Amino acid sequence: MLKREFFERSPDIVAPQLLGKVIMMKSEDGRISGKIVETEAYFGEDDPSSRAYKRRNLNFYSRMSGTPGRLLIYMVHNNWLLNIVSHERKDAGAVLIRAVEPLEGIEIMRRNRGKDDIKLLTNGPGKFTKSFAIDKRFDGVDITDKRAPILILHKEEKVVIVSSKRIGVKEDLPANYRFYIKENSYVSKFHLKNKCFLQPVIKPESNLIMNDINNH
DNA sequence: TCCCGGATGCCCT
DNA sequence: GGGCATCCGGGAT
Repeated sequence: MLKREFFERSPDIVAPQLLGKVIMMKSEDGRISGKIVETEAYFGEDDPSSRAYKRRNLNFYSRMSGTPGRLLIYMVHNNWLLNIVSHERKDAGAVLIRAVEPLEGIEIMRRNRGKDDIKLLTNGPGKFTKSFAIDKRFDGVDITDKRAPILILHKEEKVVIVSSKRIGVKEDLPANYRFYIKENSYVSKFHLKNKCFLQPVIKPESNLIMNDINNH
């Protein structure tokens, strides 16, 4: 699992660092997990696409400026979106998990989603939460606490990362804040529409990783 | 009450 | 790959 310090960095640093790691959920039905293949970074009061923009939405601003490593879950178009609060202890920020590649509990995901095609289980931010049965109940969960029902596990795997503009954002910042694993077939379909550029391979930072007590 | 949305699904090319 | 109806929670009024 990841230490709090991992999330005490700017969301545009955290977002690509999460790629290749495994999000794991302990549910009543069994264990569900997937490799994170697509993320987006959102900032606080200076990011026009953020719900914390100009602190207009004080509820969101306070949640996004709260303890890094907590989940921030909210609904858009009847889909629950899962974010992890990430910032350098100033302003606010969060990383949205947009897509994962199914690993464990694929039958549970199929049941939760009501779809059979494995490619369509988790290739979008709302599809992923539906497959994992993640909703508002998990808002505020601290995923740096080993007892949490949702954890992110380290995986020793190098990935080639590509970035693009964020999806569905009307007024975006000049830089790219969407990150995904190159040529991964579980990345959401929007990748075709967006300009991309290659980034160097990112090596996992072993000093930020704690041993997982569940031996994973 | 009203209204919107960081998306999805389905239908069409 | 594009267009459009649609899902409903929660902030705004």
